[in-house]
Amino acid sequence: MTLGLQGDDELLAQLLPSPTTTTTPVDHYQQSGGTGEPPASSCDGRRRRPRGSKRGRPEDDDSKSSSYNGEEPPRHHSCKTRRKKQRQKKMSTTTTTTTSSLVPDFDGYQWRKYGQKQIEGAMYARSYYRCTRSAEQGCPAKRTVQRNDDDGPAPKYYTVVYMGEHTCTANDSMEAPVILETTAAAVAATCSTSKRPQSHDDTAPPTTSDGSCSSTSTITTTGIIIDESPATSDITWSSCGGSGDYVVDDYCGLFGAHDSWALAPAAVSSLQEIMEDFTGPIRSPVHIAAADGWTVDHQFMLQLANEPVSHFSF
DNA sequence: CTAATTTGACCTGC
DNA sequence: GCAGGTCAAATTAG
Repeated sequence: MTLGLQGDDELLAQLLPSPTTTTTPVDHYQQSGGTGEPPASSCDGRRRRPRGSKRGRPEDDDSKSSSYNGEEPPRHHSCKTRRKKQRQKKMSTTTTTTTSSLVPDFDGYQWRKYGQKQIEGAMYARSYYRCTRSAEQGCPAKRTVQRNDDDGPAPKYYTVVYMGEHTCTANDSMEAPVILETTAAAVAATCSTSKRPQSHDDTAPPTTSDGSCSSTSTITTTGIIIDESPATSDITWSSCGGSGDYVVDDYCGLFGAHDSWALAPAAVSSLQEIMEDFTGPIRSPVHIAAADGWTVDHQFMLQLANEPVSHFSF
């Protein structure tokens, strides 16, 4: 299980400039029970791929014309109507947040991809995600991630659209709201090289534990704990070096590397000493919940900088 | 073995 | 009819 140890890309993404939040109608219908579980079969007229068949194989296409000929489950009008009403109800209340970002991966929540679609006129496919707690807690939050068309080979910008708000709670100690896994060394490496793992299709950005700061990480530690809405932030972010990546200002200040991590040798080395005590992820050492925004745990950061942190329980 | 991702089929609104 | 969104079996990853 990966818990909150996603790369910090998504976090960064959320905090990049000018997200726009709107409350607009969104085609977002509540699934049965609002849990993300499959709808009752009686409401599902969808033809299913025969069990055992390979997905996406052309030879399976005969199912389109023959496998279900005359056998297609009857549509249940009442169910369709119900769905329609559910959609319409949702459409009036869903909040959407749109951001454009280099790093859409890490926003403090865990997302599960449930679909990908090539969008008409778009160079790259759009990926669809829902909150991993949608099943457990009925969290309605979803997001779509689509790489922008016009970016060149170097910076890859993604348009991330968030739909709905998180109703889930990270009350499990194993799943602190956000754990940024990073290291001074790793950050330095990341910021200087801008190396990021690439998804195979280049449209779904890397999403989890091996986020942007992991490529050359040698020590593991944790810095930021964030809570609540990924859409708003009172954290200020700074460009880190020339890579186009961003780091939180406080982080830079703490480590003495505002413009480039590579220029913070003293602070970084002292922190490395501290960090070498870490052998695993920090779960939730000090967590300051934010009422309506993200919170950088300054206290924890200071403790990181000033004293050994081995007393934290992981 | 379990969880996450992939991807073609299907649904729905326009 | 088309395009976008979602489902879910198959596949892959951990």
